[in-house]
Order: sequence, then C-alpha cells, then structure tokens
Amino acid sequence: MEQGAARVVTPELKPVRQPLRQEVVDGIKAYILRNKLRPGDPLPTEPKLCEALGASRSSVREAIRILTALDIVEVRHGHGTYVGRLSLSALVESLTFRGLLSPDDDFQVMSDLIEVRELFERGMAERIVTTLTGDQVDYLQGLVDTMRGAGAGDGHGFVDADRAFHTLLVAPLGNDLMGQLSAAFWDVYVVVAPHLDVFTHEHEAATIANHDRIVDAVRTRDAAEFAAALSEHYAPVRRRIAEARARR
Amino acid sequence: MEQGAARVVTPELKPVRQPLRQEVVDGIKAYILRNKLRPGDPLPTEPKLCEALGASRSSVREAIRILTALDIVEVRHGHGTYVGRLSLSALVESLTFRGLLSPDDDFQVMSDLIEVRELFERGMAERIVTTLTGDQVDYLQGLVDTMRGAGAGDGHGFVDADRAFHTLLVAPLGNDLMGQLSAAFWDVYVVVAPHLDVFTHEHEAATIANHDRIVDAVRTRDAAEFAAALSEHYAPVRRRIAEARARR
DNA sequence: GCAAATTTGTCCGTATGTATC
DNA sequence: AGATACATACGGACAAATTTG
Repeated sequence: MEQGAARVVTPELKPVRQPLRQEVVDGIKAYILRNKLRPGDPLPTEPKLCEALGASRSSVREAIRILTALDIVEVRHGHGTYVGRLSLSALVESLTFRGLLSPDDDFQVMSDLIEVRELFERGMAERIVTTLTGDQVDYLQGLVDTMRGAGAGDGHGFVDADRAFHTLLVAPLGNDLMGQLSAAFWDVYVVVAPHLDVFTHEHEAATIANHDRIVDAVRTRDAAEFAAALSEHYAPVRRRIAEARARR
Repeated sequence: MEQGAARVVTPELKPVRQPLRQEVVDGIKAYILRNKLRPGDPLPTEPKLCEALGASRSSVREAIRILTALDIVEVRHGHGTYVGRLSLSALVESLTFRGLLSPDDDFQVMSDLIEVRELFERGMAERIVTTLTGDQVDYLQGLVDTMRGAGAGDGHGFVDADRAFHTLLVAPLGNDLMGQLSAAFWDVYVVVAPHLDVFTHEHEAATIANHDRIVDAVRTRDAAEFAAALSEHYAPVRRRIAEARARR
C-alpha cells in the first residue's frame, strides 16, 4: 500500500522536516486566504481536503483539530467544516490553564491579569469619558441596576452584568482587540479565582457602589474622578488576591 | 468489534454530547494538574493514554494536537510527549491569521495592536523610569547601538534589537503577562505588516534617534519626557498604517 | 414521520520515520 | 550498528449527527 512512501510524491529539494499535518494546516489557511473566505463560510469536506492536499484523512483531521483550537476553523458534526470566528478563545484556554497550574507563586497570573485590565480602563480614561454617548451611559447604569437586582442568591446574573459592564466600557473606543482582551481576561479570572480561594464577590454592595461611582464619573465627563473610581474599584480585588496568596 | 459502543462504559447521568476527544483533552489537562507537572515534564505515551482514558489512538492524537496548538503539550517525534511551555503562541497564530484575512478594513487589527502596545508602555511610564536599574538602562542603550550597527542591509538584526528593546522596557515591571502580550503583538505586526504594504523600516535613522531619546528619558527618570518620546516614536508607525489604508 | 444521503466522529491494524541506548 | 521505544501516517470500516427528499 506504499503508505508512508506517499510523501515522495512532493518533489521538495529541502528535506521535509515539517510534519505533513503542518503542511495541511498551512494549506487550509492558504485556501481560506486565497478565496477570501469570511467567518462562517463553508470549507471543503474532509475527503475533498484529503484529495486536494494529498494527505490521509487522519492527517487532515489532526490539522483541522489544530485550526479548531485556534478558532480559525469551526466544525459541526454531521454538517460540515466552516471558517471560525477568529476569537481569542485560544488565549482564554491557554491562560486559564496557566492559572490553574499554579505551583506556588501563581497568583502572579491573576495579579498580572487584573493589572492589565485596570491599565486598559485607566489608560483610556479620557477617551472613555469623552466618547461614550448618553445612551451608552444609561445602558451602563442599567447593568449596575441588574447587578443590584441579582444581588444575594443569583451570582450568575451578577457576574454576567459585571462582565458586560467592563466590556461596554472599552467597546466604544473602536479598539476591538482591547475589548476582546479585556473580556478574555475576565473569563480567565472567573474560572481560575474560585480554584485559588479568591472570593470574587465578597462585598457585592461595595462593588455596586463603585460601579455607580464610575457611571457618574462618565456622565459628568470627569476623567480624574473616573480614574479615582477605578482605583477604588480594583483595590479590593488586588487585596483579595494578596490575601489568598498570604493564606498559602 | 462494537466500536462506537465502547462509550456506554462511562456511566454518565447527563448525555455525553461532548466528543470523546474533548474528554481526552480534559483528561490530559486533569492529569497534568493532578500531578502538578511543570513545563518539560514527561507525559504518558500514546498507548498509555489510550488505556488510561479509554479512547483510541485517533482520539488521543487529536486531543494532543489540540493541546499542542495551545502550547499546553509539546511533542518530540520519536521521543515522547511533554508538558508545553504555556506560552502565548496560540494568540500569535490566531491574531496573525486575523490580520492576514483582512477583507477591506483590516488595518484595524494592526492599528489596534500598536495602540495597545503604546498603552502598555505609556501607562507604565512612571513605573518604568523608577524601576529600571542603571545596568538595565545600559543594556537598552546597547540594543540601540546594535540597531545603529545593523542599519542598512541587515534588517534582521535591526528588527531583533527593536523587539528586544521594547520587551526589556516592560520586563522589569514584574508583570510577565504584559511583557508576553507586548512581544506577541510585535511578532504579529512583523508578520502581517509586509503583507499589507506597511513599510516597517522606512526611516531607520529617525527610529534610532527616538530610541536614544527614550533611553535618555529613562536614565534621567523623567516620566513626562519618556511619555513624550514614546508618542513621537509611535506617531510615524500609526501614520504608516494610515497611509497604507489610504492606498486601498 | 421516515428513510436515504452526506458529513463528521471513532476505531482498528499496519507500516514508516525518528531518537535513544 | 543493532535494538528498542516512540510518534507519524496510511487505509478501511462502522457509528453518530444533520439535512433532505
């Protein structure tokens, strides 16, 4: 059946140090770029890819798995293969695992995470308070009210509203990357924090009050007050991480 | 051989909608966490993983491919599988492809990238000028001299020194995540920019002069001057991106 | 609603390339 | 150099999910 010998077909001068599946990965990438496909567009079926790229189904499938992990490709069982959403899901996966694998000092990951998030919002203070429209500020206020309503038992709604609040804070700046990074860091924090005995919602009342203060600062276009409110908001988060670290 | 029927072995109350390979992914992750393995530590061989997780080679291999894409697992052909370095390589891959898939307006990706990098360095201005030691400043100066020496022909050395310069600028802050993100963005920029007709090294002399100015600002612990030098450094980069966008 | 067709998911057996001792 | 252990790759078969007639 001349199985492994099939690769002699490619007349490469340089020895093919690259695994075949990597060539398939590059081939699928090139196909998407060449045809200028968009997220959601269909890709050829596995047999078609096998023929087009000269690889067995196993190799093609492994390549698809790699591209799926990077959200470059999306697969629907029994339906087909499509161009992925190109999200930052791989970053979330990677960072989450790094946070969970904390050996001794890995509260550093969480600390770094929060610091970058705060840097985003504080560094963009002027642009945030000048850019956000009245409607957007109203929507932020609505999210804070949602947090107030969720309150005691329903931690889920509280967390979701909190995430949406900080996402919409940076979204109007027009920097999609920053918004997606901020959201990604939040997702990592939510997953990792409970495993490290970092209590995320110890003082919900104080958190809500701080969010109110942030909204007011945006409404009055007061960048300095906005930055001050952010500091007060992030301080207890940093403190909780430090406390958890001290407990070990 | 009752192939697919083997999954009935797992007595799950909830219907197992998850693909088997995803269970294998989770199983390998759990194995690493349970045994508190570190990057470089060996993992069981494929046959061992098959037996331990109750899956075929195909499923185990596909799971390994996913974990390899996330740099959670690293494979050395003919040697074995090991815990990966948990780098941000997946972010680089993902963002690079997003940048290359630019449909019409995707200079936005590059613009966002540069903006975040500048935010890192400007937002950390005070800490950078107060934290860096004399030796570190000398090393930065050495990198600028390297850029000066690389100059005309050798773009490679120039680019490497430039990358090292900005990496070491934020490295001493103790926020590994920020440093890795900054480096990752740089890698994406270097790969994507040439494909978009963004000339990265148009005025090397001006770039070198700006780096000199940045070093001087750090040496004199002048945060304001440091921020001003950064603005002047990033302005032409933004301009080049805007020009390339206009050309389309 | 059902059966067929399409497509991805999983399994097995085998052969080959690579690194180590 | 030979032997061993391991990952890489192939091909074929069957299972499961989805769409369509």
